[in-house]
Amino acid sequence: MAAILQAAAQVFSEVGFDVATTTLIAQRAHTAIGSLYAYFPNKEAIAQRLCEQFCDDMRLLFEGILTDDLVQVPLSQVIDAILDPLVEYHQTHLGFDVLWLTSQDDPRLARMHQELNEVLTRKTAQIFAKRYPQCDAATALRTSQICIRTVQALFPLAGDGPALDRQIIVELKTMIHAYLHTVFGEDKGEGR
Amino acid sequence: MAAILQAAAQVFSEVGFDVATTTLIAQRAHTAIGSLYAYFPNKEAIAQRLCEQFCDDMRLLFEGILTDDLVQVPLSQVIDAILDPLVEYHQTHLGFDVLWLTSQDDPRLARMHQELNEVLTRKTAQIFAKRYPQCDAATALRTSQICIRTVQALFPLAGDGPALDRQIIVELKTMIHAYLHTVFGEDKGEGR
Amino acid sequence: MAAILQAAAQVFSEVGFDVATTTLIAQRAHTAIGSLYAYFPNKEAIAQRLCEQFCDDMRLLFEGILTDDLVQVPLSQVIDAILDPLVEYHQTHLGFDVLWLTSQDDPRLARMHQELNEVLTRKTAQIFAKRYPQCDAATALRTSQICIRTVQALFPLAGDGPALDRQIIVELKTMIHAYLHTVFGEDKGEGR
Amino acid sequence: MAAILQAAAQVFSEVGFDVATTTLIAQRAHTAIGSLYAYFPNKEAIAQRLCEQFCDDMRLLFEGILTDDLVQVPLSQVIDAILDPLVEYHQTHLGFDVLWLTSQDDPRLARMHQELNEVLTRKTAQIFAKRYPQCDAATALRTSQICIRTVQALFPLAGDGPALDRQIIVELKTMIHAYLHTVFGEDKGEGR
DNA sequence: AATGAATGAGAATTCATTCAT
DNA sequence: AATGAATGAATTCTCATTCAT
Repeated sequence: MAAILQAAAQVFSEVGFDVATTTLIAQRAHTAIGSLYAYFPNKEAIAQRLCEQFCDDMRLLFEGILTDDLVQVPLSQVIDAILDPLVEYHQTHLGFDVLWLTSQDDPRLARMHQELNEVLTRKTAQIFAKRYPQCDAATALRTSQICIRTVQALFPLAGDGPALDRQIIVELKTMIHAYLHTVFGEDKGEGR
Repeated sequence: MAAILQAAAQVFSEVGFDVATTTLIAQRAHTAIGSLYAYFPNKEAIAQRLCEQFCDDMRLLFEGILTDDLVQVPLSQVIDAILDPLVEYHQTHLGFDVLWLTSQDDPRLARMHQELNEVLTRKTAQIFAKRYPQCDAATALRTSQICIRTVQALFPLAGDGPALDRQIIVELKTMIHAYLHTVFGEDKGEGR
Repeated sequence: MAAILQAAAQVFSEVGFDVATTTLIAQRAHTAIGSLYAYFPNKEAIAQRLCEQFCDDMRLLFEGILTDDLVQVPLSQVIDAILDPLVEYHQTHLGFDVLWLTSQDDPRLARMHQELNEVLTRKTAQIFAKRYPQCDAATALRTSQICIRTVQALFPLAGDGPALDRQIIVELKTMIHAYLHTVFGEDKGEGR
Repeated sequence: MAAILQAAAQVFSEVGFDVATTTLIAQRAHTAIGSLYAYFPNKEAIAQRLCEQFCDDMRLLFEGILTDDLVQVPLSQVIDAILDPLVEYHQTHLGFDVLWLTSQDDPRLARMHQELNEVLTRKTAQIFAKRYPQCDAATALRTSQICIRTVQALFPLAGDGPALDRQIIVELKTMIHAYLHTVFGEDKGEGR
């Protein structure tokens, strides 16, 4: 049930996965605890489902980005093309990215985390590989890993919803741009 | 007792603060649970002590860095001067930085986390302010916040101890260098 | 749940509030420990509830006693009017008066105890004030405090339920009668 | 060690037997916990010893009372002869009577309590038997039991040490006098 | 299908007691 | 003999999960 996922996302983002109780999630979703367990076998499964949702959304989001244009436009446009939808998603799907942005240390969530990062990393690596054909696959992967991780780290600094601090996003883009420029050399387009 | 702190650091890094149990920590430290509570009033206090240790060490570490030389040497040297000791510390004090590198979401650890980051951010901001006198305080602070956060995010990717992945550290330095170069403009020394 | 209160009353009366464990109470009530905590936030709350119950019952009991007749009937009838229902209650509500009759020293129960005694003392003082209008409020209060305390002390000697030792009750009445006769002087009716 | 007993008496009277910790008792006695256990096998034994002390003191105290004079003096003098030394003891041996005046509900202390009361009851019964030869042993015992219990109940109302409320003691004496007068009939001396 | 009372394993914490020094 | 660090059983309380209604 979508209401449960919504509530779980909210609760997880407020207090973290461990401290969150299934009872509280059920209450927020205006359901009985029994109904929650009718849809999900356990608390972990809720997080799992939330992650899958986020993964799917990310895949969809990147489908809209991965076009042939990316090869010729300036780097900053590529970065905007990736980050702007991500920021938009972060603002509109409050809490659905909690499991990506936090809870990295809980071993129960480790696998999911890895999966989330893998999806984003692989997609980004594809973009890099397409744009910079001379670069080998390992470099593309490593570079995107670094970038994704950086995005993951700086997003929470910007905050949530309408109160989002745009300045942080600007800095994030600056950093990614500067890094990629250094790694991949002179831009195809006209640079920054 | 140092054994308890060591064990706690280990356990925290393995399963996170919440999932960690005082019983497990005591077992790892080869002590009785009662002894743990003889030294620390509760689980939080263990984390607190670990943080203070790390804060103190960081203050000491930065004291060795903050010299007048920083103004004239190339940026890459400044970055090395900061990150190399940090990497060294990370390798030799296994686990003592767990609470900095993880557990960011637990409300009980929020204050400590903030303190850890503040120490590092302030020190770094001082360096920036010294090296780039034309830059205003707000910018120095924001920039160092961004950098510290990035370091914090990429460190775990490199791993621990002797198995540390130097390549990740190289990438991290590249990213920081590229970012600072962009933010603060042409380098005093000869750049990278 | 009434079963828990019953069980708690029983356990409290057997081993005292401190030594009583919530686990034992739950077992006696044939419930899971979790259910006990579903109804009561902690052990103290169980005692609290037991006290309130007893207070309410006492207020009800005294409502049936406080009539205008009390002024003219002999003292022994007044004493009977008060003590007989109390004895009856003690026999039929096994354990509900434990917290009045024991556990006077635990600081966690001090407030409740005080409340129980205050209810009984105030009600008794009202009766005295009505019957002996010439006596000042302070004396009425002190005298009833003394009487209530004496009742409280001698009740446990008489025991519980059907095995109750009526002789002790007789002695108790004798003592109270003799004391009041001395304090308030010649009886309105014809005395004992 | 007397210091330990003193400290235990103090601590027991402050927080009760259960809540009292052996560590606190040792600290109050300015000894190490190990030394406490060198003198006493366990916490209960401390209470036991305290009780014995009190019993012995009571026996001594009653030895000074039980004289042939008791037969001929007025009842009020008998009561004074018993209660005045008891009040004096209560004031000067702070805490040594806690185990008599409280903790009646703990089963671990029940036996001791009984013993304390028995000593006092037996001694008092002896006095009654001597003074009122026509009264049978059972009545003497029951009456003294009632009296002792009443004393036990009203003593705590009067408080401790120099702040002791003499008025309560007066009321106590009044009650006991009135009761005994009723039970044993016209006084040998000239009454109150 | 929905409900929520009941369950009990497991976590934090305390403190009587021991025993190596 | 004196010490007090170390021990771990016992206690309170929480919360994921189940299942009768």
